[in-house]
Amino acid sequence: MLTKTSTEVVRQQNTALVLSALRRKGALSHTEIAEQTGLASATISVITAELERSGTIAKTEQHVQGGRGRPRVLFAQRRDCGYVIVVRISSDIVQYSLADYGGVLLDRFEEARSHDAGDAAAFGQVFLAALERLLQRSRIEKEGVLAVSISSKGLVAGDGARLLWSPVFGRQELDFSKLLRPDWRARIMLSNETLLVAQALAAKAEEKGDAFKGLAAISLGHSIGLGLARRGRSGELDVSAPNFGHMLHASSAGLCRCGAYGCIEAAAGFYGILRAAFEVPSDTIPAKFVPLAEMDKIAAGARQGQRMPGYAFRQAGIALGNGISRMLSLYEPMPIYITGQGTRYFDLLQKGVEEGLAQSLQVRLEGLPEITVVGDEQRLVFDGHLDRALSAVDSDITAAGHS
Amino acid sequence: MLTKTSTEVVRQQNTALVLSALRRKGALSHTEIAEQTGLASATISVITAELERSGTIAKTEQHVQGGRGRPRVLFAQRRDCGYVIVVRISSDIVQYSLADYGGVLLDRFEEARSHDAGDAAAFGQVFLAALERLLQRSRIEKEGVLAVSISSKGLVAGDGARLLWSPVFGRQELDFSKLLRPDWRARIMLSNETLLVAQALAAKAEEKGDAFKGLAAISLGHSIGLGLARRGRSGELDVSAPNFGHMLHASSAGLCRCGAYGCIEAAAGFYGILRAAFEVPSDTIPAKFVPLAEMDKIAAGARQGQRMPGYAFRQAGIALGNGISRMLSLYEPMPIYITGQGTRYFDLLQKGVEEGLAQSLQVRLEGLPEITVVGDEQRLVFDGHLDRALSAVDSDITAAGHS
DNA sequence: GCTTTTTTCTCGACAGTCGAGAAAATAAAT
DNA sequence: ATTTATTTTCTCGACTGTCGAGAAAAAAGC
Repeated sequence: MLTKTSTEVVRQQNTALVLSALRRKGALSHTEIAEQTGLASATISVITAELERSGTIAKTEQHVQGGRGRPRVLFAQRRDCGYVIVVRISSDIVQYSLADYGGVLLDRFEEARSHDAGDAAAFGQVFLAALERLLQRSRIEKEGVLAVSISSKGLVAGDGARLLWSPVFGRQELDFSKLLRPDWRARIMLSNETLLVAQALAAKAEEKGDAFKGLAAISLGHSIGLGLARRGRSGELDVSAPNFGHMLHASSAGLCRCGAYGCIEAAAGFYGILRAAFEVPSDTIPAKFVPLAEMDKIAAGARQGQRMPGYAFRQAGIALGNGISRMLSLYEPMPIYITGQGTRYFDLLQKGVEEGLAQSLQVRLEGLPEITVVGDEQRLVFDGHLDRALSAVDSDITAAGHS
Repeated sequence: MLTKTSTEVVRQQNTALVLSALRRKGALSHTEIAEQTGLASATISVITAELERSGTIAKTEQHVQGGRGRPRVLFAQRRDCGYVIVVRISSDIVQYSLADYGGVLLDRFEEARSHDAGDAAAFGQVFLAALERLLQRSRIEKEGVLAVSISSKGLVAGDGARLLWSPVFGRQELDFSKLLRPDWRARIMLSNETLLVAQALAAKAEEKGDAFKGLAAISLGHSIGLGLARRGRSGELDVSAPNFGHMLHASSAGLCRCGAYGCIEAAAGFYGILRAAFEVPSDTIPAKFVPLAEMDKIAAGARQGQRMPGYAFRQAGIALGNGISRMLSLYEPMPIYITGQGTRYFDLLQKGVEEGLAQSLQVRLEGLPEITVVGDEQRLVFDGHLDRALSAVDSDITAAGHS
C-alpha cells in the first residue's frame, strides 16, 4: 500500500542520506557531502546547520589542506552524541561492548556462561546486571544509550526483540524488549548472529562498489546458521536469517537437538558429524557441546583416509549442499560465504557440498554458485552489529527531527 | 543505498496514490479521494487537474445523488486512455485477451497449441501474429497498447522478460522483450502463472482490510508452481515465484522431466503420481502430458482403497508437505492457498501433506500453517495479470509526469 | 426567492530543493 | 605588502509541492 508523502518526508530522507554518507565515508566537507549525496550545495547548508544545532554532528577543527583556496571544514558525527551497547551471546561466553556514536569501541568485557544452567529468567538478571556494569565502568547514563544490539544463534521473531528458539535456551522464549523496556528507552535490537555476518559482508561489498545484488552467509559450527542480504526492488538492503539449520534435510539425518528429525544441523552440525563418525545410532539424543579438539581428531582421521570419519564429513557436505540448493531454488542465485569454526574442515566438506548442489535444476541452469570461505566470524558479527545499530540510530534521529 | 529525493518525487508518489485509489475503489469524487488518500483537498484539486489535462482520468457525467448539497462529480480512469494485452500460455492452449485501461475485458480468443511442436522460435512468430490479430479485431493501434502481460508456468528471469525454463519449451530461452521491442513500445511483462495467483489473492486480502502480511499460492497439476506475496518492510507488496516445483525433494522421487533427479514435481506432479501408482521404474523419462481422465481413474482407485494408487498420492502429499515446510523455514510463517487442477485430489494428498509438514522445527514452533483450497485458478491468473499490468501502467504514467 | 447543506475550488502560508552568484579564506604572484 | 587566483562555503530568489481556511458553486428544502 502506498502512503501519503509530504515535503517533510523529503527532508527526512535527505537528512538520512547525509548522515549515512558521513557514516560510510567518515568526516566529510560541505562539498564532499554534496558530491556523495547528489544534493545541491544550498541543501547541504540547511541540513548540516540543522544537524549541528541538534548536536548530532559537529565541525572538526582540523583544517588539513595543501590546496589553494578556502580550506574545507570537515563535518563528523559528534561521538558523544550517544552510545550503543553490543551484546554477543554465544554458547560459552557472553561479550558486552560499548561503542560511541562514531562507532569507536570504548569498553568490552566477557562473562563465561555455565554450560548446564540454561534458565532464561536467571540469564535475564545476569544480563541486566552486566549492562549496568558496562555503564558504570564508563560513567555513562542510561539515557545516553541509543541502542542495545543483541545477537545469538537461533530463531528471532519478526519484531526483532524475541528469541523464539536458540541452542542455548531451547524453546524458552526470551523477550528482551520486555526485559529492558521500563528502564531503558534505547532501541532494542535482537538479531541472529549469522544475519549480522551477512549484513557486514553486504556492507563491505557495497563499499567496494561492485553492483551488489545479494549474498548468503552460512556459519558452520555446533549449529548451522544462514544470513541473507538482498537488495530489494526499492534499492534498500533486506537482511534476514531464515531457519536454515533446522530446515528439513532428510529423515535419515537422525534426531536433532531441536527435537525434530532430519534437520540439516543433525547432519552437518558438529554433533551430527561426530555421531556419524562414531556410528552412534542416529536417534541418540545429541551432545550439547562437542569440544573442538574432538572434531579435530575426527578430521585428522578423515584426512588420513579413515572410512567413517570421511563418510561423516561427506554426509555433512551433502546435507549442506542440498540445503544450499534448496535455498537457491527459493531465492535468486547469489554468492555464498562460509564462516564459523567449521570452516577449518571445509576441505573435507567441499566435495559433498558440490555433490549435494549438483542435483538440482536451479544449479544446472545457473551453474554452481560462487563459494568463498571467510575467516574471523566474530569480527564480522561485531561489524554487523555496529552497522545495523548505528544506522537504526541514525534513522531514529532523522525521524525525530525538530521536536 | 538511500537516494536523493526532491519535491517532484513527492508529487509522483501522491499522484500514484490517487491513481491506485481510483483503481481499487472505482470512480471516486473529490472528497472521497481525499478520504482514501489522506491528502488535503487542495492537493487533490491540483493532482486531478493535472491527470485530467493529460487525459488519464475524466469526470464521469453521472451525478447520482439523493443528498442535499452540491452534487459530487466522480472521477474515473479514461478507459480509452490505453489498452493492455494479456496472454496466458498453458500447455495446451494460448489465450489472448485485450482489456482497456479501466480493466474491462474487450476481446478474447484462444489458440490450441500442438503438443509435439515445442519450438520456441516458431512460437514467437505465432505469438506475434496473434497479437496483430487482436489489434485488428478491435481496431486499435499498436501505440495504444500500454502493456503486454504474459504468463507461463516455469522459471522467469529477474528482469521479467525472459523465460528461462518452462514445461512447454524446456531450456529453450524465450526473450519476449527482444521479440517485441522494435515494434512495440508497450511495457513487456512476463510472469510465472502462480505468481499471478498469489498477486490476485494478496490483492483480495488487502481489499478485505485484514492485516495482510504474506501468503503462498501453490498450484498443483502436471507441474507444481509456487507464488509468494509478502509485504516488505517499506510496506510495498513483494511478489515472487521461486523455483518450487524443481526444488530438491529426495532423490528417491526419481527422474524429473527437467532432467534432474528428485524434484518435488517428480513426486507430486501428475506424471510423478502416475509413475508411482503404476510402479513404473522411477528413472523412466516422464510422460509429457497426462490426461486428466487417467488421473481421475487413479484417484478413484485410491478412494476405493487400492494400495498403489493410495501410496502414490500419499508420497506426493509428503513431497508437498516437506517442500512447504522447507519453504516456511526459509521465509516467515504464512497461510497457504492451493489451486490448480490437482486440487480435486486434495482429499487424497492432505494426510501426506500434514505428515510431511509435521517433521520440521518450524512447524513444531509455529503450528501447522493454515491451508485453504481455492478454485477457479484461471480467473485468479487473469485477475493477477490485470492487477499487475495496470498498476505498472499507472506507475509509468506517474513517472512520465508532465513531459 | 431565500436559506441550508454539501462539495469543489482558490488563495495565501509554509516547507523544501535548486542554481547562481556573493562572501570568505587561503596560496601564489607581483 | 598588496594584488590576484582559486577553492570553498554561504545566501538569496525562484520554483515546486502540500496544507488549512474560507470563498464559490450547486442542489434541496422552506
